[in-house]
Amino acid sequence: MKLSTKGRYGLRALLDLALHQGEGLILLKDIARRQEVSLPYLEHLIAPLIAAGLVKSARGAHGGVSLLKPPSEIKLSEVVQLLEGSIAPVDCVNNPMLCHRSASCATRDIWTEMKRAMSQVLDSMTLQDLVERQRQKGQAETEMYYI
Amino acid sequence: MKLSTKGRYGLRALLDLALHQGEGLILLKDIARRQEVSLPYLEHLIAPLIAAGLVKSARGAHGGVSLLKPPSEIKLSEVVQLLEGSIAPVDCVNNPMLCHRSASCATRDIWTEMKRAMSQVLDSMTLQDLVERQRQKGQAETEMYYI
DNA sequence: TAATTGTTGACTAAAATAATCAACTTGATA
DNA sequence: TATCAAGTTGATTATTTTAGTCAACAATTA
Repeated sequence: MKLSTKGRYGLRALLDLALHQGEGLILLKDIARRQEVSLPYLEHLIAPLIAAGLVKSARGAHGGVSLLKPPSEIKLSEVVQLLEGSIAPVDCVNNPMLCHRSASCATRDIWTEMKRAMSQVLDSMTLQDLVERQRQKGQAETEMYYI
Repeated sequence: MKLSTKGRYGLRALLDLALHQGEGLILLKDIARRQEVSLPYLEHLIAPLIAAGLVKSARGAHGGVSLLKPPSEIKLSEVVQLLEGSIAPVDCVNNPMLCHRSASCATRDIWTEMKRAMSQVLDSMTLQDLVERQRQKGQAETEMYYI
């Protein structure tokens, strides 16, 4: 029941991008440095986000990436779905045909309920919420230096 | 974000055991057949449940396994924890020291919230709930034959 | 055209998963 | 007490997934 690095690093990369919104194109290299992810790997993490239209990219000198939609319109459920695929703990939750026991399987109901609970969390949060949360933490961190 | 077969088969095995409660010792072989899991694999799935005191076992002829606690006192969260380990989507949720970014990481808050939502589902359900749910399904299934 | 930046696909090492197999221990019973 | 029927444990293995790296390529700008 663990998230892979795609989901973890990918969401962090997207948050990084959202935090630098309005600064034009952001270099993948800079995101990689700030988020402590290797550049070649980050490229693979960003790819599905570009393909899905969440992020736009420009090659060449002065190229980079930036958000294509406002953070308030990007639900975390969408991001996790893109990076990790379905959040369902078991495949039969999405596709009952995968197992002939599905119709009469009580445990499947549990996994379905778990998926619902997880989706509720991720559906109710946007990238904007994450940005605000991060800014608060950043603020708190800065204040620490004065103690 | 997938459950492994340990969690899936293991919970099914325990439900099977609960459904046959009061029938004395149940053969692993029978559970394996009913749940369509290989016997050698099932043995490994049952082991942690025995070690944790949820299941008692008897070797030798007329041996077998049975529940040691009433199903109503076995929370699904406990079962999943035993079979799969922590349900936390990321290890840093349980142990912030694993990553030096923990204190200032907003995404970690998301994963913490997800863990809470998942735990709530599994904490609020017992094996008894699962038994009742299964009996209803079994009932519905039986009725089908008369149509 | 040279430098910079993102894109893509091939490849690989390491780890986790999902088992199987075999040797062993225990308990019941003939 | 010999034997058989269980469960127990540890070693081993094949497969899949994960987490990357590397290199060739494409596009853009100065």
